Amino acid sequence: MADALTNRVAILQKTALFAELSEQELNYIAQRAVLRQFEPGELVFSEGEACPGLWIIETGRVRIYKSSPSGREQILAVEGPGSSVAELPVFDGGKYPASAASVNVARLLFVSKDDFQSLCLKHPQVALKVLRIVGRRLRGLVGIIEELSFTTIRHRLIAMIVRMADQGHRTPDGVEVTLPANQQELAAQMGTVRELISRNLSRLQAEDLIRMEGRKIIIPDLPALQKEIKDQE
Amino acid sequence: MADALTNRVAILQKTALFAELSEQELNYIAQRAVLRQFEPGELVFSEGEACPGLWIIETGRVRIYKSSPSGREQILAVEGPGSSVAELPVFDGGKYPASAASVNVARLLFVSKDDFQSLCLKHPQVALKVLRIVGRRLRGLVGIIEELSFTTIRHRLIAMIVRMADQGHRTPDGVEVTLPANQQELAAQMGTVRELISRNLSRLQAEDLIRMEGRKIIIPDLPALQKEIKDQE
DNA sequence: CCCCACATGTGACTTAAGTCATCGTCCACG
DNA sequence: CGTGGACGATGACTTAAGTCACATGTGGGG
Repeated sequence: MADALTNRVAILQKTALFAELSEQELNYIAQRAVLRQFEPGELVFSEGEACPGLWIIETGRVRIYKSSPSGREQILAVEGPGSSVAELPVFDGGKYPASAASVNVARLLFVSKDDFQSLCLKHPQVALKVLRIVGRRLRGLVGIIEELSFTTIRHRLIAMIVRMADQGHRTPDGVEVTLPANQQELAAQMGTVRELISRNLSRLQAEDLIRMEGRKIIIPDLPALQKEIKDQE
Repeated sequence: MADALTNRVAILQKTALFAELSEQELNYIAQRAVLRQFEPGELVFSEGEACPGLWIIETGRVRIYKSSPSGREQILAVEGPGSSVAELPVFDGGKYPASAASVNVARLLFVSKDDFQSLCLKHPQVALKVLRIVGRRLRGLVGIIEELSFTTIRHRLIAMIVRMADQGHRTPDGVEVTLPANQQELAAQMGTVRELISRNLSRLQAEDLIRMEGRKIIIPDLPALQKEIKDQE
């Protein structure tokens, strides 16, 4: 049992939210936190449920999304290890505004609302930390709104590929990146349907802006691709 | 000068953010705050600018919006007296994610970033308050994303009318509401263009779901209108 | 009283987005 | 080894959204 506790402390130490706290304080939270494992695709919480607390991701990835009655999905964010999920609804006492599900096998630490709130009152710098994190989240949402209301799917798709190209690796033929998920998932991330992803990728390939091999994309001329998004803005 | 100060304290007392503070603390902020008046349509701040602090609205309304290079606008929120604007970018040190402009003549109180941050550290309950407010804002943004990616303009327009109907007043002919702005502005609020607002309103009228007299809308059968949005969801 | 700025209505058209159906490929598993 | 399921490509089509051009209306200042 003591092992589990020190383990949880170790996890907390690696998060943006709690990194600065003393060992004592980490212990305080760790004692009150619960570790739980989720299977791939398993629901962490559902839109509209009351929000009993927040989650910290130890391993795995969690997608936060809205789904429409007709079955479409719009992904709001995908969070990885060290991130927290649902920090916000904890404070305004409302329901979860969206659903969350694990992408792969994921281990999450649950911290109850009350414990977290009292922590924030005792350590104002934690509250400021939350605000910083929430700020980033808010920017993300504003970005999604901007894309949804001003741009085409082609545009969004190119933007995503260009973003990925930053971490892609160079080859003689050009920058090489790998799609992070299947087309269904990509469609959800940009608020559309699978077919349009397929079609737009085909079209980009026909225009020689990219070359595809399965989920690998080779970008022979990155500046040309970047120019595509500048042009129509 | 003393008058100006007590005046500013009175303003602060009426805001959600500072309402709970003692007179001393209000004085502290009031001394450091600056009151400024904006003309209708005047820019308060622009997307991409560094964020020196936050604004409190005393009178008037402020629209927060994104604009596209092609001239389209998407309104993220419209805030009124007692609300604060740009509480968030204050904390993460980033730029403003959107622009803000006054709708009518507006008087805003400016509080610098540093003053506000130190206030939050001294009074953790202010930080929690900010988190609550930001939570509401986040819900608003998620709602916009949901509408943009799942619904039609017709749907959004009906939803807005139904929302307004809550505060509309009953007449023998049905509930009566007044459009809060011109069609250009409404279009920006729902992320589209003026023509589509006009057309959709005409169509709703042709279907006898509403009756229009200038900017006044009479809803003969509110449940029928509500049914329209339930149906296609 | 006229004219202009502004808001609105609407027809005709183009384009993006989404739907439906079908087909091929790859691969894991019985 | 063959079969079913997941994934992807694609044609044909419908519909929503957006663009352009222009008509109409209305209210205030010269």
